[in-house]
Amino acid sequence: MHFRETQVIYLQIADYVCEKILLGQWPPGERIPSVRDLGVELEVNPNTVIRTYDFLQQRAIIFTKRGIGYFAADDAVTQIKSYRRDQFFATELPVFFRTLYLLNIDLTEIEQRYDAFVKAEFN
Amino acid sequence: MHFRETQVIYLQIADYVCEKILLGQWPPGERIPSVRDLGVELEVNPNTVIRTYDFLQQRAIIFTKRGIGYFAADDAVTQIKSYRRDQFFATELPVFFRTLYLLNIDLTEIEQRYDAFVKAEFN
Amino acid sequence: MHFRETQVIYLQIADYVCEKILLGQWPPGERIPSVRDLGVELEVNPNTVIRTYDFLQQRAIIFTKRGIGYFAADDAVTQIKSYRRDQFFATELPVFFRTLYLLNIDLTEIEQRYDAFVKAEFN
Amino acid sequence: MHFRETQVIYLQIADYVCEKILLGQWPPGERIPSVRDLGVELEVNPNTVIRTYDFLQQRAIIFTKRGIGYFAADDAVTQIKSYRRDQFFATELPVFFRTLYLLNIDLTEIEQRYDAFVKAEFN
DNA sequence: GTGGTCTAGACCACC
DNA sequence: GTGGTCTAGACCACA
Repeated sequence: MHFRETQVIYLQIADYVCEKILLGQWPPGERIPSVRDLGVELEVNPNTVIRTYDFLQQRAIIFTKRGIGYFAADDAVTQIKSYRRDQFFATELPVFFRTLYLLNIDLTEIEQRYDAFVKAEFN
Repeated sequence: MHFRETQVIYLQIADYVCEKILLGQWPPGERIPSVRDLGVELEVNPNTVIRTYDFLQQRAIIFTKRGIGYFAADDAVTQIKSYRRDQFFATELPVFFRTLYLLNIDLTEIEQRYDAFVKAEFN
Repeated sequence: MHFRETQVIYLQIADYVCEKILLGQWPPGERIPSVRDLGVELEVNPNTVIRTYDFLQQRAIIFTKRGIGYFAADDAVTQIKSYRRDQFFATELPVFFRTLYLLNIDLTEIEQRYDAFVKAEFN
Repeated sequence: MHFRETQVIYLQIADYVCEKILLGQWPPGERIPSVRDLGVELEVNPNTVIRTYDFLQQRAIIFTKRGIGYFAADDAVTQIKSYRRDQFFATELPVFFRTLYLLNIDLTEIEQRYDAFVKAEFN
């Protein structure tokens, strides 16, 4: 049996980087760790980090200055949210809908529970 | 770095068993593989399979006849759905709600997309 | 820790003998196995069997003919029931009452369940 | 001959734990011995204690805080009584009824003796 | 053969 | 340190 596989590493590192930025530990506009440093820190091959940084750069979450390093974008937080929204609508939501259908759960029940959730969490 | 953890084995096996039953490959009321056989098939210790079977028996999805073996319950499919609903409301839904909140996504947008999803999938 | 101890052996053998008589496998008035034979059969010291037979003879469930052997009494079944009644009232019933008290269970609930039990078992 | 079997160890330990709680030696809401400590005290493998604690946790008699230990539930006493009532009705009462039937004892006699018992014990 | 209990010991995550 | 998972292997009762 192949037990459930974990996500590919470079995407997990992408999440890790986004988390750092969202938490303000790596502030927008400022330099983030070098490919080599982050590779050492996460005990991962530098090439894997390069792939992560490439991925994030394509999404305008970070950018590079040649010979200097990588930087968090000024609007990194916005970009991360946008990226996550895309991911959410593209992959998570269909799975969610499929589950609703399979378990015969009505959307109205979700709405009711959401109201309760909002009241409980953010009051 | 600890990369994303995978679920514990005995619960993955529980999902595996439920899947078999849901697909009708292990019909309700009939005998399912012995702990030893399934252990060999999944390359897992029989004790781990026992733990899975114990877990499923407590949820009335399977039952045991001593000296004979384990059997899928007559209403196993119903019980599995009930179990999954519990799991859904207890763990998946809160994560979903948190995502909605963090990404500033409105429930009304979910509803619209759900209507589209239903039309696309089941018409 | 001393885990729960089992009853002394000679009394367990007494139960074994009574069972045989009640089931008609050792008919009233007829000879029952010798001390030695039963000792071999149960893998127990003959002295232990002697203690059992002594115990049962005092309760008129079996009797001995010197030089011949032990016999089940003609009214062995009656005597066994009488013996068990004594045991029941002396030891089991107080424990039962104590449990009722500790668990706040009312006798009327017992009566109701008894009616249900009788209907289910002996109809 | 197989002499009367003793209850499995992990359930005996469960009784032992319940007793401690009922007697107030392990007060509700407070930490109870670790699986390793209790294992040493009772000369039993820690895994067996884990099994006991698992069993009791499923019945909401104790609960766990990861990395800290197990605790007696606030309403542990209530839960224990509830658990014992279930056990009483499921296993002890049928045996009791069967005995009544086999010995031709009438329920009215039980009632009379119960009145006497109550007067003797709690007056 | 089946399930079920128990031991011994390794390794992990959490605090 | 704590609980929790998993393995390996022994032994038992039941059928």
